[in-house]
Amino acid sequence: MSDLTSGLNPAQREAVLHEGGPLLVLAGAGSGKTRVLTHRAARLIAEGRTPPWRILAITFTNKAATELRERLRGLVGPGASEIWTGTFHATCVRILRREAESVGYARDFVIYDADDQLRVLRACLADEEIDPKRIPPRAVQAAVSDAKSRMLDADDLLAQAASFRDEDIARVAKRYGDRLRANQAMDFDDLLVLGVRLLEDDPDARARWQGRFAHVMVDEYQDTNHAQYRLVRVLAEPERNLVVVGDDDQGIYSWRGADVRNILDFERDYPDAHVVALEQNYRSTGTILRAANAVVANNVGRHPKRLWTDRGDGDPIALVACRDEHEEARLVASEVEAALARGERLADVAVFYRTNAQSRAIEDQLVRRGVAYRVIGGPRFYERAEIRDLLAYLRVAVNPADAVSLARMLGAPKRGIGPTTVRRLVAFAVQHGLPAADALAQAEAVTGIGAAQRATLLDATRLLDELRQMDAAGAGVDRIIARALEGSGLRDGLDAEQTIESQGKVENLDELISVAAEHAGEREVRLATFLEEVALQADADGVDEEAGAVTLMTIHNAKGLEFDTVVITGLEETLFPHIRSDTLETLEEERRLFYVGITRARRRLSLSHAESRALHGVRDYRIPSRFLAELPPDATATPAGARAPVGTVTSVARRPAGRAVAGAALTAGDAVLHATFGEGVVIDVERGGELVRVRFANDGAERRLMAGAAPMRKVGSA
DNA sequence: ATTCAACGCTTTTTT
DNA sequence: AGCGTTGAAT
Repeated sequence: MSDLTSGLNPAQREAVLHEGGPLLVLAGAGSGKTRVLTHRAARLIAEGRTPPWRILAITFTNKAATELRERLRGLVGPGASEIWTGTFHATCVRILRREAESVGYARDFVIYDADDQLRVLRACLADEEIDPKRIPPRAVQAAVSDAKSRMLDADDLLAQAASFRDEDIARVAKRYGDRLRANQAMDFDDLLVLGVRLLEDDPDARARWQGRFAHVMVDEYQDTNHAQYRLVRVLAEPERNLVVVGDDDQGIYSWRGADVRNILDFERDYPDAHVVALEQNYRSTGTILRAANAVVANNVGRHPKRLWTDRGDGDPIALVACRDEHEEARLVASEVEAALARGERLADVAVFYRTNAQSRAIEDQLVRRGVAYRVIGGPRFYERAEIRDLLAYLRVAVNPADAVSLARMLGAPKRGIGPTTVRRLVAFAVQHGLPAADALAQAEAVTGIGAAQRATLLDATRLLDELRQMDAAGAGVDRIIARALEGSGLRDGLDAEQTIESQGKVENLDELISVAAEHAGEREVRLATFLEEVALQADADGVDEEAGAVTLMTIHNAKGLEFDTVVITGLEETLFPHIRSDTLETLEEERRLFYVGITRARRRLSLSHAESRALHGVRDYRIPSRFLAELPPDATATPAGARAPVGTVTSVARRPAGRAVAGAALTAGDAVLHATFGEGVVIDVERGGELVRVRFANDGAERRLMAGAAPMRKVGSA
């Protein structure tokens, strides 16, 4: 099977042929990392080094997992289905379902998403008698998630609390954890945390799973958080046949816990690690790559890397100033038309923006011109209220302890059961040590529940029993869902509303039945399995590649995609880089985001900014993004008839790049890291901190730098 | 229990 | 401008 390495470049081949032990693949944008992963797995199997089922390949999104699986199927054949491919969360669930008792859960635990979390948190805030205006549920949610991503629990949070507010948050977090456990529910972070705890603390389980996998591969390693890092580390032991693939320049999720140090420190964690850099790019023109390289070179503390291509330079990058967001939208439309004139399809064109709110003006214009488009990142199918209402019935049928879903199903449709009644039921259940839903059947024993309500509750119990019996009897999931839709009165309630919205909801619910029918048709799917797949796969809308439409999305959503023509809009100070990204670290993340956006383009890239823009109902004047000034001047051009962003670009670029580098923060003796010159020591501070003299270790030279503007970070104190 | 109007916030998002 | 949450009214 030597053809598994034919057609690979030397670096790719090196990674594919790597014998064993830890391997770090620094894969620049468009450098064929998926190719490396798939060919490596195929080669290990083909050479009989490992059976397919002893390979574990972990990704971040279902989309990436699916792509990996499909490409493996093409390379390995039917055996590919035995390779464990999945997201971090899916991998943990597969393990936890088999080991649930070891972490104190029943096998049929449910998975709570962000919405469920907030419901629980609101109740916890009430328990602690904390005004949700003082501490919003979202704040606790963020704190809890952040803690869990670092493998900390509520007790750690309390121990670390630096204020009364922190202590309150920690107490709420504690209650939240208790409630989840009582409901037999795990949130997304719990899947990772409990997975890690199981493997780290339970020697038997550890031995089982470490023995299970001979090779572990991780995609997008730069996006891993600490919990994921620990999971990978423990699973890779003892053989440590671990391949991690990633690009530190594409780390754009630090705000949700991703820790770029995981990839930067890989060689420290695994001193015997082999490192391969994939720098040859097979996607973009030379000009686009030159721009991308130049922009990201302004960042400090990265693995040095330079994308190159043996293809031509291609067109210059178009730089256009627009009067306002409407003119910008017209520019987008004309770029689309130009792309069509070049022979591209609508699906080959994408429009990126920093914030979702920017799509509106563009959509308006595209509608007006009759250009088909799709917006990625709207409300997702499984997150729609009506879908969740219906799923709540199924969730309670599977797991009667799920009090959150019980409250939800009793409230939809409206039939005289409100929060008060639900609270009484749950209290009754807790008092008698019953799962929450079992209180329904004993409604007559619960004080304060009237006759009409009791009848309603008994109806609900009967429906739940019926659903359970159907499931046990092997009825298709679609039939069970259809029964829930009718039996609950949800459909009748919506039909009675007679509005456009209610009709849409009914259509969505019918769509859910169709989705379930597909599941049921493929194989025997139990309700619990279906619910789990739904919980871990939020993107049922399925981005079909062949859609004849222009794609509109945030740059975050664009990661991993590529298009012939890309327009990045809104290159303005306070928007991109975003005003909230005001530290050196977050500013660098904005720059990486820009880098990700640039490198999505295969052939043509246009960048636009508006001179005035209405945001939150207020129109104000805007300054071109400093990032525009970081592009090599000879890589850009402004098309005839268009205007170039002018005036302040250069001066903006020279503004202090975040407070972290403010001159006052540096004193003689401080250690600094510079993007170009590397590590150095501050010799002297001049002009009240505006200028610093730094001696650099690399060449021993002394340089005088603008403290506020130099791409430089303090890494140590005098 | 339900409904409707006023208030307030507003980056990025997966699982 | 637009949405989600809260609080008062029915």
